[in-house]
Amino acid sequence: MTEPTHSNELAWLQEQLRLGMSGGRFPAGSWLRQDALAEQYGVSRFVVRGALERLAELESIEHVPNRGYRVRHWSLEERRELTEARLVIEQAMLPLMMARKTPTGLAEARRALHDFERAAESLDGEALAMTNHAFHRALADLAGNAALARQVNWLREQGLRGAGPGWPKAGGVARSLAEHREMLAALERNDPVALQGAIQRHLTAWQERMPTADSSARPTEERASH
Amino acid sequence: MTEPTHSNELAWLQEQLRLGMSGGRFPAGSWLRQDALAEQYGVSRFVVRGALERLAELESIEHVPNRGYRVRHWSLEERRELTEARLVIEQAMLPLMMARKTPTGLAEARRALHDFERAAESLDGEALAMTNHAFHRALADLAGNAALARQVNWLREQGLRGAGPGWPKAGGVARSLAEHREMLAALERNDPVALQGAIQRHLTAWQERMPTADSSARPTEERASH
DNA sequence: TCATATATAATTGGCGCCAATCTGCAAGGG
DNA sequence: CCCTTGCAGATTGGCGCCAATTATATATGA
Repeated sequence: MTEPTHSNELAWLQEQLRLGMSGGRFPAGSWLRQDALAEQYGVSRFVVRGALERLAELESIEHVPNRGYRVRHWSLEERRELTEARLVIEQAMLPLMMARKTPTGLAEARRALHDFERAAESLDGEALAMTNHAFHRALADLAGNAALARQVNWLREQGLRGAGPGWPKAGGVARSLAEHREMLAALERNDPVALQGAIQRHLTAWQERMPTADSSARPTEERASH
Repeated sequence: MTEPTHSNELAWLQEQLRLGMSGGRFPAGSWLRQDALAEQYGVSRFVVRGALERLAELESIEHVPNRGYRVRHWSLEERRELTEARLVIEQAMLPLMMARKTPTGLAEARRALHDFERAAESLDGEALAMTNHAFHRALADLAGNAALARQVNWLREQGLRGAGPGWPKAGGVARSLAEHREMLAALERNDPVALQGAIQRHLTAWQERMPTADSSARPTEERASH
């Protein structure tokens, strides 16, 4: 499982777990057992505990006192709030993006878009999650404010994680790809209105097939299994 | 030093350290030695490490591999970014606050304001920091979005921590108090414009006596001491 | 057959220990 | 007198161990 090799094992493992959760390897509600992770990733249980502690601080996972750590489950209401928060912040930082965007920054975004296109063909959950985040991160960086970028990045990661078992939701990827192209094009031709619309549609896409039925959520419910 | 008594020692210690940093007991750049903290707060070094790890994830402190953890130092540029981020987000969530504010929520804010008034007389750094944060937290809760509140709370805590050695900056407290009253009043009489102005002034107050000279920053510079 | 009580296994929680690393100081050489 | 080198003290890093707690399986009785 790709040995650590990095100097900082803790940060490396944390990133692996993050990817694993985004990619569907660790579904919401599943327990993260320390021994298993230690052996699986070739690190000591001490390192595992540190990484879990840090992820718990970010509320990606929750800590149940004598049970362990498990991937946090986001309710419908919480996901609505995350989406709303992203909408509020991203719309508000839109003027900053328009005013401060640089050629090199746009080039980064284009490159990230290409990476996402390539990952879209493979339909690999982790690759999709990673390149998708990279694209949005590149976009957020255009506003030239690291603090703002950090906030919006966190919101996106939490929100997407709760969006379902994994990415490859049929035509969802194709749609996302189209919207990404739309956003980048709007940025390049200096069209704030189009960008605003594209962001709005991109963020609220998941809600369309929601209120009708909860068909997208798989029936697994490992809580209260007694 | 007020024994733990809580069931979760780690969370308790983390809050203590947070308060200590906000209140000036642990200035920016100072090292947080593990066994010193363990003895001082009556917990094991294991708990201390966990708390430090979590604070490091929040970027309140930084971890230097074989040196330890130290209170993070915020540069002028980073503080500018934090302030800008707060401005962007708080202005953007202003409509939400106006639309969703409830009588009970406003009552909470009033109560928090009273607590801050009381702390303002004592000039105790930690009490000031705590009640100030409580007031702003109550305000942020009026928007009815926990995710947004979380983001803005984090930005405020980081920004204030870098604002200087401590709170009691002469008339700064009196001015803050007046601005708090102004914000609450604007909210109660449904005046978005006044609220926007009050927030703007409140957040940018520290910059006024900045560009002239760096007199507010004490001359301590423990970095690059070789 | 079902509910309850008991024993067993699995997992986490916490702590002490020792090695690795860094800092500061002192001794030696130019 | 100053720079370099080596040494001692202090601090962190990592790990194994064992107790505490919980879940699972088994046995017992109505």
